[in-house]
Formats: sequence, C-alpha cells, structure tokens
Amino acid sequence: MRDVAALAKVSIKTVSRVVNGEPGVSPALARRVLAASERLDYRHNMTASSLRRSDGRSATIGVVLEDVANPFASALHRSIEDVAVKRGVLVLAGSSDEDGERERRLVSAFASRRVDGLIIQPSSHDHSYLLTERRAGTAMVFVDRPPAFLDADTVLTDNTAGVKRGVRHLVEHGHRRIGYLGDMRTIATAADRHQGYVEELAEHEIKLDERLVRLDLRGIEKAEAATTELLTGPEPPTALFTGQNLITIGAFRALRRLGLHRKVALIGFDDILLADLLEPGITVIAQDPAAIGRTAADVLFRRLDGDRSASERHIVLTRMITRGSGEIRP
Amino acid sequence: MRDVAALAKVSIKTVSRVVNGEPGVSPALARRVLAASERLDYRHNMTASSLRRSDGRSATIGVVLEDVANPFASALHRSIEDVAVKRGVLVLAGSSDEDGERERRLVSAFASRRVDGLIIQPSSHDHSYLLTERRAGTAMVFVDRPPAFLDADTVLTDNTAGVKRGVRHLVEHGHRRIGYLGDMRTIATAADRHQGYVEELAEHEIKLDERLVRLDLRGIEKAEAATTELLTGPEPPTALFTGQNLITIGAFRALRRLGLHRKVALIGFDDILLADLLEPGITVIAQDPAAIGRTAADVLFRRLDGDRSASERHIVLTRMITRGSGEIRP
DNA sequence: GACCAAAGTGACAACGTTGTCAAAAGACAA
DNA sequence: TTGTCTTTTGACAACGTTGTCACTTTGGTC
Repeated sequence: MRDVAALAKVSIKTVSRVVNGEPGVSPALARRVLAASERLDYRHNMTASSLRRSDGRSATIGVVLEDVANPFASALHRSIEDVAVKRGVLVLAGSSDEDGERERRLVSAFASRRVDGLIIQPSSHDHSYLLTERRAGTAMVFVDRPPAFLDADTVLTDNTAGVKRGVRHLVEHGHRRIGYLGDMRTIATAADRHQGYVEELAEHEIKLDERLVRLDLRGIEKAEAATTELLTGPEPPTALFTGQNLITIGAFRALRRLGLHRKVALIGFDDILLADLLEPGITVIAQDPAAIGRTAADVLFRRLDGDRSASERHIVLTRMITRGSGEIRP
Repeated sequence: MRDVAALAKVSIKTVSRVVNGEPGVSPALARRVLAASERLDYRHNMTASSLRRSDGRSATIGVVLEDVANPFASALHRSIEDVAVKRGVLVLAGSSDEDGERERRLVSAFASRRVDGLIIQPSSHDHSYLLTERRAGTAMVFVDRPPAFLDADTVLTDNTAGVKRGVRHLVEHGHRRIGYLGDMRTIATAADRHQGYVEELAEHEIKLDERLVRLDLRGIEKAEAATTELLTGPEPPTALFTGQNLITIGAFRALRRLGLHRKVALIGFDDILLADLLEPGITVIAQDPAAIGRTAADVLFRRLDGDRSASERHIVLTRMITRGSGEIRP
C-alpha cells in the first residue's frame, strides 16, 4: 500500500480510501491510485484491515461439521457457503468426527482467527465453553442438533414428527409388528427419532415390543448384523423403520441377503442417493439439508447485522418420498 | 494481551513468549502468565500474530473445489483437512461450480486473507492469473485436473489408463460394439477418458464407430436421454462405458427403464455409493479421492517447508471393482 | 569481592491497515 | 478581495502482536 501510494504520489490514506470505495476522493486521484495498484499487483490485506477496523470483522465464518465428506454435512456446508458468498464472506470448515474434544479444538482455532460467526453441528455434550466466545462478540448458530447447557439459535429437523409420519405410513399399510433400528442414544436427534417411533405406536395402540428395537447402531455393518438378527429371530417384524441413512443401507443389505426385500417393508430416515434405483426403491423420510443450512446462515448474518433479540429455534420439516419399500404389505 | 501482562505484572513481551512457548521464561513467571490469561479468557489473536511474524504465515490454506457438496470433492476436502489439522492449519473451502470466474474470485478472496497455500480443482482454462500469487509466495497444488498455462504441482488420476482397463474388461467379455458416454470435452479429465476409450479400441483392432459415442453430457437427465437414444437406435451397442458418475447413474436408469439392465453390460468411471446394492451391481473404475487429497496436501506442505525443486506431477491409480454389470456377455 | 557468562526480562519499533482530526484547496456569496 | 463553507487530502496514532536489542539479575569462578 505504501508502494502504491508512492507510485501514485498520494498519501497511503488516500489509497486506503480508494481501495475501500470510500467517498470523497476526486476521480482523477482515484484513477491514478487504481492504475498504480494495478501496476504493482497490489493485494488488499484483509487481515491487517480487520485488525485495524473498528468492528474488527474478518468476513470469515467457521463451520464445524460432523464430517465435511458426509453427504448431509456437505450439503449443509454448500448451502451455508451460498449465503456467505453473497456477502463476500468466506467459510472455514472442519470435521469434528462426533468428538466433543475435536469440536472444541476447532472452535478454538476458529476463534483465534477471529471469525465473525460460527455454525456448529454439535458433537460435544456441553457447550458452556462457548460462553467466552459469545462474550467476545462471536455470533453462533447450531444446526441439526441442539446445543447443551447454552441458549443459542438453533435450526433443527423435525425428527419426531418425521418418524411418526413414517411409522404411521407403515401402520396404514397394515403393519403391527414394526422394528426400529436407531443410532447412538447419546445423539440428541437419534433419541428424538426413537421417541417418535414410541409415540406413534402408542397412538395406534400398538404395544411396544422391545425385542423389535435395536439402538446404538453405528455404521453399516452393525446395522446389517442387527437387522439379520431381528429378521431371523422368533416372531420377526413385518416392517422396519431405520433411524439414519447408514442404518438404512445396512438394513437393506440384510434384507437383500435374506431374500426378504420384497416381503418386509422398510422406511428410512434421511434420503439416500440412488434410493430410487434399488429394487424396490426405498421409501424415506427426507431431510432438507439445504434449507437447514440456508436458514442457519440467514440467522447468523442477521445476528451479525445487529439483531439482539431472543434466541430462535427453527424447525425444518421432513418430506416422505414413497418409492416402494414402504408400501409393502404384510 | 496487555491486560494479561498487567494482571501478571510482567511485560507484554513476556506474555507473548509464554503464549508462543518460547524458551527463556522462568517457570514462576510462566505460571503467573498462564493463570492471568486463564482468568481473563485471553484468546491469542492469530491474525495480529501472523501480521507481525517475519514469515507472515496465517496457518490457513484455501481449497477451491468444483462443489464442496460433491462426493468426490468433499472426499478430497476431508483428506486435505486430515493432513492440515496435524499441522494446526485450518482450511478455507469454496465451490467454483465449474466456473472459471468464480474460481478466480475465490482465489482472490483467499489471497486477501493471506492463505499460506492453495489447493485447486481447476475450473478455469487459464491459470496464468496465479503467477501474481505465486510471486507473493503462495504455494499451490492442482488436483484432479491439470493447470492451464501455468507450471505447478499437480495430482491427477490416471484417467486414460483407467478407462482402457475398463474397456479391455468389456472386450475380454466378448464385446465389440461398446458405446461411450462422456462429459464436457472442455474438461481435461473428460477428454483424457474419451482418449482412453479410443486408444483401447484401437489396440483390439475394433473400428471406432462414432454413432456409439455421445459426448458433452452434463447431468443425469442428459445421460439418460442419450443412453436411451443409443440403445433404441439401429445396431445398438452390447456394452456401455460411462465417463463420469452422474452419467453412469443416468445410463443405469435408462437401462432399467428399457429392461436391458441384465442384457447390456455397463462399466462406469468413478465409484458410486450403493453401486453394490443395485441389480446388477455396477462395475466401476474407482478413483481414490482420499489418496489424491492426501498427496496434494503433502506436496503443498512440503513446498511450505521450503522445497523449491521442480514442479511434480503425481498420478494416482484407479482400481476396477467388478460387481456384475461389467461381466454381462453379449 | 570483583568479574564474567548465561539466563531472564522489558522497551520499543514494526507488520499493513484504518479512524481521527487538522490542514489545504476549492466554491461561492458579499 | 475577503470571509465562510464544503470538499479533498494527508499526518499520525492505533489495532494486537513479535523481532530486536539492551538491560538486569543470577550463579559461578578466581
């Protein structure tokens, strides 16, 4: 900047004004400055700029996801990015791998780079550590799962309602013995989904049979094994509801291997790429990651724009997509 | 930092020393400083630090991907992140959407935040604009596609060899009329893949029939339409090779709709989630995005560590995964 | 007790910007 | 011309750090 000022024969402050598009610079000078910065390949240094600026904004936000390569998480990431680019804001992304300690380390790394805001898909079970960041003026929004021990803006899927809708669909197709395969109960969304299953059965006065329920399944293999066990046992279910996409895949594998994929109904939570090309196509309760990400980013930027109202809780609805597997009758 | 220094009754420089783990601070003082920074919730400001430091490093790298939500790209992203976190480096990620202009804007935004390095999955067809950044000391590595008009480190999949392997597999299973469905020819990898198809046919002395080739297909729908056209025309192919995963999905859809999925062989480039659960399972030439990302990040950090040797070109091999669709005989 | 080297500590400038404020230049009316 | 007001411009300090270098203390040797 000093070099540009020297070449254009103006003060460095005038260069700053031109670079930031501040008013009150005569067109002639502005042209000279622009020409000089062009000739010297001048790059504005945002880090120095945000250090000096009164608002201290870095035009950068941090996003903590379970895994940036996970389809749901990367869809969130993309929709957040889309909102951010419109405002010239860049996104720092990191994976927590369902590990609270990694989540904290990421947040801390983001914080020391002075991000303006954070969007977090929580892994930790205690977010009180974020109070410090908040006091420091960092905006934050939680997605997919609620924060623990912290009151903050949150954008969630309506897990319970989604599962209830799916289970009702199975009941309407004549099922009474409906199995449930769920993820780790420590994950809030998994608990909500299981809850939906229990509630919906009760509404139809179907007695809950714990032998048809398998929880804490992590990954395709575990789900496949649990499904096999369930279906080969005594009094097997005539339908299955799976609480997460990897579990759905595992369950489908098991059904296929047992030759039951046309006999036992299956509805999964979360859409799966290619689910329509399988035989039968898999009926799912689809989440809307793009809407979740967009909403979260909108709320975050509203906060950054100065909105100080009470924390909001947004619920994004699910959609049932019928493709065949959920319409099999007992 | 000033507050911490005041509370610990030391100079601000001593606080700096403690924060950076520099030697030469007596344990007693270090403890006092630590206690004070704890009590004041002190957060080290990396932006100010990197502004002042002699090397000017921001411990941040920028990654430009075609789309952070694309499975291939997000797998790259994740493996890059894994290498970066080990060094305490954070990743800024952005999507170029196959648009050279967006790529440039992203790079420029990264540059003004003074990233230490860039990993780019190119969309632009001229990367000479990066010469400025390089002169400024930014390390850069290209992944998946080679840079244009710029000599730089590159990590590529062996596209041609992969396709040749697949086409040979089809020939070995008795096919002579093998169709090819490819992506935009402007994309370097797509051109290489098409090239592999042409070469392998020649090696088996099979005359290239242009009527069996459809290029510039973008997206599932276009691929599905082209496949349908190919298979319903006169003298249809007995096997198909698809040059990209969305094209594979489109082709499979068409085959299914025409009831030909057990009659016409299919091999696709790029693995597809769930490909093993389809009927028949889809034989693919799988890339290894994790290896590509890891290699690229390794090279980048080697450059950041001062390696000034000539640009490298790494080739990551593909792997054929046979699942049924590629083993159908005419 | 004098001297020296090593270890520990701090004062100050600087990194590349922008906020503040004052000075200079220009525009206009009397 | 002068005075007043507005617009344009620049000098300087400051943002939160770290590099440099000089000073002070400590411990050991003669």
